[in-house]
Amino acid sequence: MTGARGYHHGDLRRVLLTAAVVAIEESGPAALSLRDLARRAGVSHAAPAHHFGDKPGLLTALAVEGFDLLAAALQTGDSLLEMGVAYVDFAVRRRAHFEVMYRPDLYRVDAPEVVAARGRSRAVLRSAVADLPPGPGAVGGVAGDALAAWSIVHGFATLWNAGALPDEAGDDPRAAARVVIRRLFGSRVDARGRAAPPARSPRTPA
Amino acid sequence: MTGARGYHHGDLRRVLLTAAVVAIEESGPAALSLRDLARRAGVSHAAPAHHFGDKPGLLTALAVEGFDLLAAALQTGDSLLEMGVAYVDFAVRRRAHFEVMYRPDLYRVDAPEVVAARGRSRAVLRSAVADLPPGPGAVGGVAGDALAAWSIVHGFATLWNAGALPDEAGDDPRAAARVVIRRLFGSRVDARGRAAPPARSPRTPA
DNA sequence: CGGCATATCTTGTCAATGGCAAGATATGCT
DNA sequence: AGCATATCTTGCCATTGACAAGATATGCCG
Repeated sequence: MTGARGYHHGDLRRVLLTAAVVAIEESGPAALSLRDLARRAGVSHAAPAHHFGDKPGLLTALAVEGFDLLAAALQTGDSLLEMGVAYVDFAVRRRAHFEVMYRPDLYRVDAPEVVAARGRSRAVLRSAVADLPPGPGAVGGVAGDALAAWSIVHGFATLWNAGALPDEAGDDPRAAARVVIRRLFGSRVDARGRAAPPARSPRTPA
Repeated sequence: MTGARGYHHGDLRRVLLTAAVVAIEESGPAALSLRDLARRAGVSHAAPAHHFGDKPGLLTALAVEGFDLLAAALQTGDSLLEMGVAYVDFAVRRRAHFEVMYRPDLYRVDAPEVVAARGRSRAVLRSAVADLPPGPGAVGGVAGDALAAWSIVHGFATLWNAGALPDEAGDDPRAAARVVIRRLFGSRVDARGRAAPPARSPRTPA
């Protein structure tokens, strides 16, 4: 672990991953080139292969990191509303990770590390929705609430990142997300659900 | 316009576009290869370039077609609920088009034909939302309603296509979408808005 | 300290791709 | 008939992903 640039780079794996984030933010995941990453890191064109095997391998590592970062980001919001805002905020600020995570044709979605990390982030969302006081039109129960919440927040984030939203949406994704989420859940969503009701939530997220 | 396979193919442009749809459905838009399309169409590897210039050019044409198909599909539903279901249905059945449409790094989003076609599909959604009876928690007015509706429907469709939804979502995207949409708008959404109120909607989409 | 197994990185190579240029062939217009 | 143009082909080059073989550093064990 020298960190210097001898024959052994020191922390090439990490350097390549952050270089990938930069490159994806510049030109999207489709245009990602392993050789370009190697150039940015100052190593030979075949060095990345040792750490990640191939391109899907690198993006798999990036997706795993993304799901873990997402789980951590979601933990910070204590109400479902704030958790939704955190989801959108994650998608916008860690755009490269987010774009890869939901593009199954780019990496190995079934890799065990991916399944585990995705499960972790999903558990966080689930526990927050489970603590939500039941609303009037609760057709599908908790699963329906979770699906609706996830959908609206994911859709908003995706459309925002794609630049598909008209100008009226403003330039603050967090504020705009807040309005949209409140429209789904009304004021139910402001309750600090995850702490207030003593019973109802059997799963504490690890 | 012979349709036969002489030197002139007859309808190569259309053949290439549908071949692209097939290829994208098989392996995703990232793996799309112009040369592979040419092979499928039985022409030389440089033939596609004449019709579309380059790869982004081909995907631009596909996106335009997609936005027009989407606008047409949305017209069929007469309530906002059914329009949302139609959106999801479009995303699932015309998956290749849909995946390209919201991937700005793959094609020329600012091409005038794209802007026009996207505007057409957006107008259809807008007119339906405008006719919706105002609900209780209407914070942002019509624009907020439209944003929320579009977000939830787009997010659901995207997650469905990405295979990100857990099994509880079932195997019928239309039914699951219906549940989710109703959770956003309640019973307001069942009103046959676009026909009932005589005023309010000045734009008849072409 | 010496020596070997291993991890890490490099160099060299190959097939496939996107894109360009130049040429061949069909079509339409007058 | 004859020319302009649209359509398609062949040939070429730089870049890329992937693999193989070799070079160099690191750790381990005596």
